[in-house]
Amino acid sequence: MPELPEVETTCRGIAPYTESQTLSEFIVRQPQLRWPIPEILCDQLPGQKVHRVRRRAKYILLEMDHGELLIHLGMSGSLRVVTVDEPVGKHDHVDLVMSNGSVIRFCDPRRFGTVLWQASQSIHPLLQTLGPEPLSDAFNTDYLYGCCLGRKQSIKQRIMDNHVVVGVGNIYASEALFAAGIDPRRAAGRISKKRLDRLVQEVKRILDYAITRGGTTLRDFVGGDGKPGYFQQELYVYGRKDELCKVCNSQLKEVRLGQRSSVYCPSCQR
DNA sequence: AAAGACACCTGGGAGC
DNA sequence: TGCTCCCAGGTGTCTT
Repeated sequence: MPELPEVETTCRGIAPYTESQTLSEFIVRQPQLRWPIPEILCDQLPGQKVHRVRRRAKYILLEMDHGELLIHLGMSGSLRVVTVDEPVGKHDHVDLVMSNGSVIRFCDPRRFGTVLWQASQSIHPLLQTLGPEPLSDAFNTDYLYGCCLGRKQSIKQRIMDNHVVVGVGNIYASEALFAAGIDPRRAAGRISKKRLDRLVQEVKRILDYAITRGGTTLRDFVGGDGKPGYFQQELYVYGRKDELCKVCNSQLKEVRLGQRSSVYCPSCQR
């Protein structure tokens, strides 16, 4: 569920319920996530106001009086806006109870997510080595070309590396490479600048479009559904192994790159 | 230095 | 029905 568009949608979804509100209670039912939730937060957070919600890579950042709460949804996490009387589910690990009565509930069955704290005037180590945002001007052709120069690593693994560019997960990496006509296995250093330019444009176009569509599920999200879909019918290759290419009708193939499944069209992608 | 392997964890689906 | 095995949207860290 949580690729960058879903994280962005989540940020927009919780902002109206948290910004300018004071956090009245921080409830932790299961502190063992990817890293333990700092115990001190239960004492430290209540009373602090949430000034703004923003996103960096796939981290959701709540700017508060004395620092920022970092939330990462991992592979299976979600945040929902609920009311205090909503029954607590098996994997509902954390509640942010706001003074206006709404509750931001963190659910994460696989517990690969994170809830950490970044004090004012400091940058958490997890955020220090991140590459540029894919939708920013810093992610451009010259930049990506420089990141690929001399690299034997596959282009798919290259664009999924957070140090190169953030927020490009398995779904959108697969889709962008299809749209750009590039074989996901191709060595990053053996792709022309012109083709990398196409890839940069497609990454931006697809993420931007997905965010737009993610926005359409905002109402459901806020209503407590909490499961914005990723529009399966619009995917060209991801999850379509052995099916036919929507463009040329060839049978799609699957390979594994960096332990991740990668579906591609052997005819459209070179 | 770069690239690959492995780790964390639960649930769902396929196959027997 | 039920068991076992494999796979899944992420990403930091350890090993070659």
